[in-house]
Amino acid sequence: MKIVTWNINSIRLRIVLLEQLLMTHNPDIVLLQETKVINDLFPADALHEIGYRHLYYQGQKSYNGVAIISKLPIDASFSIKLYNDDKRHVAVKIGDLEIHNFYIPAGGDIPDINENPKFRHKLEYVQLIQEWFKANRNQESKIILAGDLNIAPLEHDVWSSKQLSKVVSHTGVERAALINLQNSLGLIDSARYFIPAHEKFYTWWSYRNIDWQKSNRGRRLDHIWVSKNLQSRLIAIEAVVDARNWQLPSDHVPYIVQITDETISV
DNA sequence: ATGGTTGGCCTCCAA
Repeated sequence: MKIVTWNINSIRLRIVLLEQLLMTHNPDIVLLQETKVINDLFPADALHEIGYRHLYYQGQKSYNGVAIISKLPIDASFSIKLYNDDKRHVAVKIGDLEIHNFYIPAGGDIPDINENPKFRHKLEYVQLIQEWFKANRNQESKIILAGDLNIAPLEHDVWSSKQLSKVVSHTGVERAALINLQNSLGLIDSARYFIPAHEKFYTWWSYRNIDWQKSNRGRRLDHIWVSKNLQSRLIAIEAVVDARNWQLPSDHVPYIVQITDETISV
């Protein structure tokens, strides 16, 4: 079973790229962020036509918006409201899995909660995620927590940890908050389960580079975490880096994790 | 140290 997360940065503008991703990689479940469209205008028909019949999405005008697109039946769905009314979370139950799709606030430019309310929002949002899981889920839950978490937690999740130490997405307080969230909920970082900590690994390259490939100033902002009881089911991961070269690309690339189906797990 | 680009929309905000 393949699960992919992708910050698509407007689903209406990039519906053809989404179809291309689905055709070429054939994921079972797709988690999208920044759909930037209200539910009434979500391109559900186009997805139905290519075999993704089970959809759950929460959108808003212009900003945010998250969606889950599935070939497999969705048994239940819900959205958690944290901090404000932004559409930043959807979750579904599919088979024995509970899959959470988050779009954590980017946090603005100034890494100071007193000067920058967006940075405060970001850090509080991470804290509220932690509190929700602590209150509502336990070690037996089979959880996948994924999405655009907007934080690159480890040294080699960015092109230069030193040069980005005061840049929002890689500040010490954000890195600590994200690592604490992951550890306190007992979740495995699928990417670093397969890729050693000393190897660079990115899922995002800014639009503000003339040649993203040449400068290669990437960050790993997109994550798929799985609960410990799913660790033995991890098969492989992949960042679809060539998506950054597609026509009219998102600044994020799709990140895929492959796990065994429950029926063939040991 | 600075500025660079993109998407959605109401002339600028968020990323």
